Amino acid sequence: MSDKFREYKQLDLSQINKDVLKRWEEDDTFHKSISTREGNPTFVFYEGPPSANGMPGIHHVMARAIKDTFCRYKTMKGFRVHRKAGWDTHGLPVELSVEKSLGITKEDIGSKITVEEYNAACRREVMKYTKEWEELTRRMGYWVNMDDPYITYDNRYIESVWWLLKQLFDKGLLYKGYTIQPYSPAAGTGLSSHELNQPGCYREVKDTTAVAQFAVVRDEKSEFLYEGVDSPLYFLAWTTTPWTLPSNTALCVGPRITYVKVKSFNPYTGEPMTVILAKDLMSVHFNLNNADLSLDEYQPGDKKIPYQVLAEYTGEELAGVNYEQLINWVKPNGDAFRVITGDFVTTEDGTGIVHIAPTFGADDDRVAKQNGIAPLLVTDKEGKLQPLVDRKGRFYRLEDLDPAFVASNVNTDTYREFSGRYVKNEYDELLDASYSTVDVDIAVMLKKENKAFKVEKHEHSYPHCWRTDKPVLYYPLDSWFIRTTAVKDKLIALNNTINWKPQSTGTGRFGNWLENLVDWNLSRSRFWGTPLPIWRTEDGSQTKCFGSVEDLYAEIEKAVAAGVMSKNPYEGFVPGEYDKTNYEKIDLHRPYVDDIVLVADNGEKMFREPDLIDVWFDSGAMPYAQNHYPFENKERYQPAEGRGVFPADFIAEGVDQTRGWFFTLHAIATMIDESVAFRNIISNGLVLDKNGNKMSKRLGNAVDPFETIEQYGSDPLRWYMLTNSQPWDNLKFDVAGVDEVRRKFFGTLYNTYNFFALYANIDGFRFKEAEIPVSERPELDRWIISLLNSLIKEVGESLETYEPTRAGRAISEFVNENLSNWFVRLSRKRYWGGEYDTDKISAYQTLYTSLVTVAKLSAPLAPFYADLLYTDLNKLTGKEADQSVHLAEFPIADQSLIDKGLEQKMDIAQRASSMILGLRRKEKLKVRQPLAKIMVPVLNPRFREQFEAVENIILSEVNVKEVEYLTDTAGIIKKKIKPNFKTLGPKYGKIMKQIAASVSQFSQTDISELEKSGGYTLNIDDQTVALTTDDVEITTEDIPGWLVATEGEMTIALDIHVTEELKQEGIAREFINKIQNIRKESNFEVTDRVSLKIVKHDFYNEAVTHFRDYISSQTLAYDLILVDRLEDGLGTVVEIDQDIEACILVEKMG
RNA sequence: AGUCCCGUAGCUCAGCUGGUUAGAGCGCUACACUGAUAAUGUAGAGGUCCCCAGUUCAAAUCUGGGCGGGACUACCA
Repeated sequence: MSDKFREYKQLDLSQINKDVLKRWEEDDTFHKSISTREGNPTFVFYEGPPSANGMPGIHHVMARAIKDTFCRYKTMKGFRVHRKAGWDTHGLPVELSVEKSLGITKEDIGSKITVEEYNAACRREVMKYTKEWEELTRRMGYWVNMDDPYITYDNRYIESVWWLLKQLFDKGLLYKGYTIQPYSPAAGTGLSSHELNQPGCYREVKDTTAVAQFAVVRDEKSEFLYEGVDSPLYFLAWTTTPWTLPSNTALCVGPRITYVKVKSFNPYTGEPMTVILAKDLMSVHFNLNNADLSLDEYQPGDKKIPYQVLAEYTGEELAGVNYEQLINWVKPNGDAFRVITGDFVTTEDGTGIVHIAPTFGADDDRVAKQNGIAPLLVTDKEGKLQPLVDRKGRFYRLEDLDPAFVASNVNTDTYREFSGRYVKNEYDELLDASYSTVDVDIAVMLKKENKAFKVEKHEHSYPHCWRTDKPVLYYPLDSWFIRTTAVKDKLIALNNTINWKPQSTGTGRFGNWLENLVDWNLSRSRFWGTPLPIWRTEDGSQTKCFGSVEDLYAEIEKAVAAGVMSKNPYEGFVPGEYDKTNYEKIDLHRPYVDDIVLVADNGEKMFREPDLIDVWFDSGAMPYAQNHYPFENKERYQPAEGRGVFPADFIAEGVDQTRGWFFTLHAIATMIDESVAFRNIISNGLVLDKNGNKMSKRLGNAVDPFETIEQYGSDPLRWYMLTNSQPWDNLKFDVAGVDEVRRKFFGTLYNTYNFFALYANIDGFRFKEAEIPVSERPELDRWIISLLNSLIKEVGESLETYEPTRAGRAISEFVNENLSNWFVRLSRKRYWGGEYDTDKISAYQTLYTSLVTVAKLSAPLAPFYADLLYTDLNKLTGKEADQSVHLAEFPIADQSLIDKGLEQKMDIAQRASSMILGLRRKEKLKVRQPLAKIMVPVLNPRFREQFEAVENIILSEVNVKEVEYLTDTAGIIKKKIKPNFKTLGPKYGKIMKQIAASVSQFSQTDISELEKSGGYTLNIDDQTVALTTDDVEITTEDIPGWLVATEGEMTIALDIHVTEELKQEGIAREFINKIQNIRKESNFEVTDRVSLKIVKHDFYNEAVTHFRDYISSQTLAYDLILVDRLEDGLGTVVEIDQDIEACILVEKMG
């Protein structure tokens, strides 16, 4: 082993990435970071499973950088961190990519290819990019346990999911209902939204539309509407599908929309009437030119129809009013014919009042359910509830309905005429386009009954079935649901206990989603996914749900015994044995489960409900299913406090998961355990390209994470992502930013380390000396140690509250501004030359401690370089017990070392120095030229005290000999006064402006009077204003006759007169500088000793002679001679002053 | 369409509970420094704090309404 700190020629973070990775793998550091925490409290992290059927992108680095940062931090805080990797393997994207690669469509499944072959293809497809994912995980330094990842298609995983479904089933939370889905009566099948988005599906068609009149029921709820009304009162609602009007059960208004009540006449019958519609749509339904016509002079049949606006109402006010059923064919069971409110209502077209037929519109269905409005259903011969239109697209034939239902609910007189008619003529092969449609006939009927306000043809776009070319209906189709609405309050209450980052996603996006919760539609009519473990008899009277393979197995055996099945397809499986091999003997996917026919208690056959479940249930089940709970690992769910794996302490994913994984985790945990699934959550924003556009492969603006890591290493990438903007804001990703981080932060940190290594190696510093008590160290050391402890505190608090951006920025500022730019710069002389004394040792110890602490603080964010820095430092000193920074303990701030007063003083020093350097540059006075003095006005003793404490630092930094403090008494200070708005504002309010004006008029005498007496009285608008010294800020801005700089409250003047003595010293320093440069250009070692020969010149002879010892000591010269001339070709010519050149020969000793 | 996020210098972002010269880094221009050197410092130019209204003595900050960008969820009379 080398006995020196490693010195680097250049910083190659990409290579460091590789070297450190190799070391981690050789040392098995990741597993050690867990095993060394054995027995400690756990910190549970849930990995949202990615789908490996796509390549990972740069945004995955973002989410994973966040995850990794907190898992590493918690490890350093001593927790045993659980983080099991997983794969999401089911779902539509997988199916689509299989269909693409096999060149088939959904229709071909079961004909061209068997379900079995198809699912086998899915199984292969889904793990296609596993290698790439693992490689990214490795190279970006994401530590997650990949030894035994959970895989959602695994039979054991599915079994846990089944178990969860069974719990819900037993609690009555799983039920069969319907959702409104696009349905093609011609094809007899539902269409997915994907199918509906095929090109050409939406076509412009001309349909008969109607504005119908819904008569208000006059009762106490509607009485307020009747003020000034002397004719029948109606709500107007428009529809493009009059065939849905018989199924109307509600009217929907926008709560904030303004509605008007208008007195007029029905254009078809001429009957007087009063109607309600949205104010914004008045002009569509009434000719504004007719506004002045007299209502009294109207005769039925007149072309011009007069009208009169009687009143205005908001939608909110109309809610709750009842109306009469428009078409009385069928009576609904339940609450109906009421005005409700919905946010989706607009005033773009129609009347601003939406006709609601819950059985034929998705919005309708949802808003009806939320308001407790019943759908209009009929009972068929089998006793099943059905919409008024059957699956062929016809109004139900009377003979197909349950006679008892017909007797009680159906008005056969009016319905008979329409019974059995297709709602779209296209569905009836026998009809041509000329035949009148149901829409027209209903419209005509309404006109006759004085219920139609307007009937007209209207062109709009309407979806069509891609296979039959015929129009699609929105139609209720069977679906299994989870009754999440039943636990809504619990979901909300538990959500309020979760720490969301940012909070707004939790209260806003997620909170609002919970407030408007509808039941979770679990069904998917697909092939590759977790099958519903539910078997039913054909009539639906008997249902069985299975929560384990064991139960299903037993039931199969029963069926075999009953002769329903010939043999058990899961033969060979041993119920109750949970090892992998046993579970590999079976397959719980389709088509295998579909072949299982069971026998009900009454002897009837039971068939599996053909649906799969929503893949989001798969991933939301991972807290349980990742460990095959409750079949295995049961004890880890009922552990001593803080030792289990549920719930998670922390999760992090993109904000797009709010209604996805975040919800399903939360919902399942709430329903199963009445617990949150996660306690803290970061939902990060998107990664956009540098122009703020979404990244996509198609546009070619996607950034390849592998290339970026290869070029820069993952540390700068991670650091950039975490610190450039808050993770929950969108990140405009620009590689130039990554490069900047590399240069600014890692470059500076690396330089600081290299500086340390260079001198520590020269002086043989190994941190073998006893640590010098901080109180005995020089002020500069105590200052950086104070800041360091403040930093530890801030970084610790930031990470504790899940604020990685704050943490990273604080570290970066400390390293750049304080450690490198101030501490090291001012300390350079202490390391360079001189004795190996206490001051020097203190300088080394302080810098060493700062660096090793920075390594620990940065380790969660920048795991590679931090570990290299840590090990490089520790290798020689052995000060740290752990072989990797990731095994080390996170630093704890020592409050007693934080000295705010000292931090303030140093802040004065920094500001003063930069002001003086600014003045020098204005006067073109090189820093090498010493100057005599600065003058500082002091207005209070405290400031003087602070300034004096750092006086020497300032003087040496700016190369000035002394400070002169100017007090008031000298009479040469000019003061400025400014009111303190913060104290005066609340006291005097309105006259504040006038106070400010008077104060700014103060003369020097006024100011000193105020200062002397501590108060001053003003009279403004007869009001007495008593100013105290706290109410004003007094500063100086000018010292007449001097070169002055002012910043905030500090003013400094610089004496720019250069005496002969100062001039000579300046020349000496100029020589030192030039000689050092020559040494460096000659590639001498820092420690080489030299001899110097300088060719005489009258300009500097005296200065060189006078400062010979000084020059020699600084340049390590044992000899300095002024010579008349040097041999030709020897020596270097440098410029010492304007037009003054010197020839210098620097020779290395023997 | 709804919900949520964002809008401050050419670019990326700070600016907490309102307080009077709105900051930093990058970039640009000029200059300086120099045994940390593919580093560093100083200065300069660069702002209708998206717009409008309100509250207030005082608004980048609080309220309301727009506009623009983005995400999710919906697809509708």
